[in-house]
Amino acid sequence: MTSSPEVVQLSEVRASCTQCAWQTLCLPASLDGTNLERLDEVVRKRRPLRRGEVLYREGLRHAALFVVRSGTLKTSTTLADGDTQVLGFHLPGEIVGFDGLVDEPHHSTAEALEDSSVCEVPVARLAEIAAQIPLLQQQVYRIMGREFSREQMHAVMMGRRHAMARLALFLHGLSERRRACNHDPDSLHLSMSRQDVANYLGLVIETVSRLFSRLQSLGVLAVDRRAVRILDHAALAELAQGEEDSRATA
Amino acid sequence: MTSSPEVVQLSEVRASCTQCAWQTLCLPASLDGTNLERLDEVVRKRRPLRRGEVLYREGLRHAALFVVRSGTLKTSTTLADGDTQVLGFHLPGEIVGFDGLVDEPHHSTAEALEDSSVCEVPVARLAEIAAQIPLLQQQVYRIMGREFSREQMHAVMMGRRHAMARLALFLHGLSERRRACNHDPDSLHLSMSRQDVANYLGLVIETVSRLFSRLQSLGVLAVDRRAVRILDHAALAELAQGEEDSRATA
DNA sequence: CAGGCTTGTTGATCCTGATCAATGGCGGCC
DNA sequence: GGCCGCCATTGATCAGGATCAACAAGCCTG
Repeated sequence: MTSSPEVVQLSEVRASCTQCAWQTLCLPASLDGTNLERLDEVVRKRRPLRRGEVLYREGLRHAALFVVRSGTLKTSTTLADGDTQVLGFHLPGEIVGFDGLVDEPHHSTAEALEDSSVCEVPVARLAEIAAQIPLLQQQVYRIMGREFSREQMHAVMMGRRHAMARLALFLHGLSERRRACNHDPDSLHLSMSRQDVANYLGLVIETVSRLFSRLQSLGVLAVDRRAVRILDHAALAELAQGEEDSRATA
Repeated sequence: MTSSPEVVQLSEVRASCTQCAWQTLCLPASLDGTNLERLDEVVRKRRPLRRGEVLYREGLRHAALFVVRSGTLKTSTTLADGDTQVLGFHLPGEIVGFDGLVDEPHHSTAEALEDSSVCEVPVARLAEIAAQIPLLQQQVYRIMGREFSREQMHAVMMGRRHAMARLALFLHGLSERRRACNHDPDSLHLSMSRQDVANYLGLVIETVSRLFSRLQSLGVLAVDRRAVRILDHAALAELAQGEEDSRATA
């Protein structure tokens, strides 16, 4: 639509960064037309994934970032004792692959929880053009810094929050992420099992189940299997804060 | 000692990347002489910090990375409820400042726990020369990826490990970091208070105190205030694993 | 040196969430 | 359609760590 009409055509349109719905969240943010096209060249587009399919696997080298375009991904790792630990869930517009940057093997496995599609951005080629486009370089740093901070906050949540606050925060976060995608923030379809949710939150499946029941009886949620409707955002947000009285310890 | 003897002189020697003890851990890893000197130019050297002095503060913009050269830093953030949360402790050779990259304000505050010194690396200038030195660019990505994974693992630890495993892992980690600096890995001098340790581990000070006592009575540690001697590394490592019998859940 | 203050240790009790156990609901397969 | 197996829910009990409380040991100040 800007300078090169020949690449903006047909279904290819949906595969181009210049037309992508996640532009503002993703790498292209703050790039102008010409630079966007240069980024576009290095992005391998529209890789479709079936439910259960693995995008990259722990221990393997695959220096690329992946932008989720549709669906949901789950990242997980294997702990020393052999248990699996869920590290995160990744919705459209979000980026995975920050471990495994450059040479080092991935510490995590990324798997599709439902039929999904991703854009693949090989790190080597990204680095090449980022070296030529300072704004892109900045954006890469910014995104990495943001993800780093997000993980820090997740660690804090895991260490200090009670079970209810963790689940409330999780649901609230999902809702906000849906809002960011211009979807209805009140209705969530959890593409992950209760087991995955529990594992992610450092809880046990029974606890998660009880919490869902409690939230329903409190009138905060309407729960039907994996379909969740948020009835009272304010209450959910309050529960997410820990809602214990304000005798802060400093 | 390599190519330019004129910059390798006097006290300046100790301030140069080419001579720095942390070279292999830090940004310069894998750079050769000429490129090292170019990096050297952008690094503001040897900023001394008094105990309690703040390096950067939450909410302020200051796009720079800092390499700890001596001493110990503590990073922390303020939670929604006003409480302070310790995010990490940073020993010589380690890097802080990954939040607050580029424009965005810092999410955390970095403070010296004892008299320390750091090298400051302005991100804008780092980006400039990284754009010209692919190996440096790679190293920046590698370090960021490593820090990201480290935070992920910390989050997992906070969510799944019992109090004893957390403390054992913390002490074991400190020991390993001392080993990496060619210091005695058996003798630790904790420059942080019990309160800081407890806060960092998502525990309460009484619990940490009890755990220290228990470790001492088990013959794993000899504790005298903040001086800790590790007597049984194997036992500490086992406690860090959770040492609950191996009925893994998968 | 005394006194107060901060930091750390130890004890008693309570509560959250894990564990153990049983049941319900739904989908796939023969 | 009936059976089996997985996923989720619910109940009963237990234990790890928080909370409340008292006390000891340094450290700074006057």
